[in-house]
Amino acid sequence: MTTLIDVARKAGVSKSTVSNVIRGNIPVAKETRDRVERAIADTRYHPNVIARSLKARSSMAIGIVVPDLTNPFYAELAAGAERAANALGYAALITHTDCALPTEQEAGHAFIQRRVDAVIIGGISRGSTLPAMLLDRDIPVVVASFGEPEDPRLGVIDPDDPGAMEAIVSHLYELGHRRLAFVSHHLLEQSGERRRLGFEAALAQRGLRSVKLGEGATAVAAHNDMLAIAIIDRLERQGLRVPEDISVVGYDDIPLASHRRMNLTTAHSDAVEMGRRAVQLAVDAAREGRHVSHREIQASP
Amino acid sequence: MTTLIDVARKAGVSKSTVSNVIRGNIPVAKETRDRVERAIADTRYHPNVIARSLKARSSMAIGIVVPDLTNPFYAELAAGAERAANALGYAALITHTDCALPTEQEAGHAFIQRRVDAVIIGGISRGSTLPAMLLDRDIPVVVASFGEPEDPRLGVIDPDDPGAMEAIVSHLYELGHRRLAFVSHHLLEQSGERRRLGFEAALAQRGLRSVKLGEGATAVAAHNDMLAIAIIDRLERQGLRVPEDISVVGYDDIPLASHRRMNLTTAHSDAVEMGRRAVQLAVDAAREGRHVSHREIQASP
DNA sequence: TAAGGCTGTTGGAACGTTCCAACAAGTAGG
DNA sequence: CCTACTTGTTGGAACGTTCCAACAGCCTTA
Repeated sequence: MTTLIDVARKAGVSKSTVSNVIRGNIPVAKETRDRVERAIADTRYHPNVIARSLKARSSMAIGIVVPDLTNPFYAELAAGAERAANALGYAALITHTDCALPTEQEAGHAFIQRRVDAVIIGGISRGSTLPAMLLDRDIPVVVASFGEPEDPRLGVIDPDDPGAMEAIVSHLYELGHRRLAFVSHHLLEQSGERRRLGFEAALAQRGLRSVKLGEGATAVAAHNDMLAIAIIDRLERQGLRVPEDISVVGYDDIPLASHRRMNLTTAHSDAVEMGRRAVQLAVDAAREGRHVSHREIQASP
Repeated sequence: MTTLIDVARKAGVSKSTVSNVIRGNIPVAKETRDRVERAIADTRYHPNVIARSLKARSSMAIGIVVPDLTNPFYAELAAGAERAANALGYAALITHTDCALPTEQEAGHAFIQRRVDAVIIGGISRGSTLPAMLLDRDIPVVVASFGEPEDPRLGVIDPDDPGAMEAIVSHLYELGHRRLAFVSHHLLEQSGERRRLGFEAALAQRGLRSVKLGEGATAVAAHNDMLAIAIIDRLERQGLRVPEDISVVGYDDIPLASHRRMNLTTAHSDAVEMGRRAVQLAVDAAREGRHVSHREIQASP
């Protein structure tokens, strides 16, 4: 692979001059510049980002952690974040963890060793040490869907869970449902509890309390769309009709929710936009050498 | 961030000794080793992979390109590849391209500049220059689902498209269908054509020819499951009943295909395993400093 | 003409590792 | 006692950049 020095030799100038041409912030005589540019094209030179990173002490990479890439919500979040990162010149190191603590820690170590400039967390297990280990090394972190951050250094992009849950409960209530259940993810994500709390608060406002799925619930609110879809499958296999016998509503508004065969009632949250926004906050913080320390609610209309 | 030299100073040894302790291939006296290890723990030292990469001329990173992260097939492929890469100590730089040529080229440039050790391509646009630009720089490339490679340096992991298409046509034929259509992705992927050819070959064997969707087809084979699901949605919105009026079959066997509301007939292909296997081939080649030059068929049982 | 100001260009140090050649200190064999 | 060998340890060069201080010309201007 050709280096800056190869180009310099070919163009008959010093390596500094080639560097100046490439970076463009120090003026170079037109004639010299042309010669260097020709040499760059001839040798198909591409700057070595690794060497640049070492010198600049910035990897120009950000880490992205999601529990599960095959869940459309997280896939969209990752896609939005990845696209935004690339647009800003950052590479995206994407990892999925299945919400397993050891995997989360390995991901954290990998990020630290690779000196990523920032990390976006789409979801982690309850009690994960991942945010702390990154923050303690002064790596800015933004989490999506996390609730009140226990660490003020954390950046947070939250969907409006209480508002969404209120809307969902209101919708079901008006359809006449009085026995409502909430089902969360079996992997204990941090965000599960928050949605449940919003759900129960909305019920309480109507003088109701949540029931278990098996205890004659006439409607189920699921933690997210994928879970709702899985619940529909299970209920129907048990011989129940959805929504005639029991209603199921989701959360996330993944594209599949509007499919005619699913026709799932759901609360909207724009995962792509959340990913994009998370990267923007994280990169801004990284450039200014500070933590994000900022919380933002994504409205769910 | 602490460096090797900080650790050395703290432990009262030279940087070489610390390096020897970390790498473990040069013997270090037990007592010295303990002292160094304590210093490493005390300073929370994590080796700088960027510096290591520069010296070793290996980024320990692989690039992964897929058209669309929100398509479960590609999400699984990427997830399988990412998991395998991490297990081998490689970071995964994941990019989605929407099969847009400029995006593909940008991804290629990013990979070259970051000196990735290998690239896995899940799908690219027809006539893409991406494989060539990587191969010409001696970066090993494995493509999934590509057909006969026009470049012998390419590694290929193919699902058994002809076999799968034969099975699909056979299934539909036995159900009595005689007017069959094939619908491919609107983004012209390389693999689209191959599935269509397999489909038409299987038809020809039965003395049939493919018809268009609008020309009274009684069954449609889609290029993949997500497309099949979208087609079902469209047909049903047009007032047709699936499968009573028209049958739709998919390809990929994504988890959703077995959902009771979809109950999609599909040909199985194990995307996770394809991703895993692709990484294994690519990393082997990278370590031996050669191209993959190997084609492998993933049976679809 | 000497001093000063521009405009381009350059060598060298630094970033944080790895690895080789060299060396120090001790042990064993003659 | 000298040589040879073993075991640990070490300084320094290299990887490919960036960036600073220095410098070489050349043009003004007093």
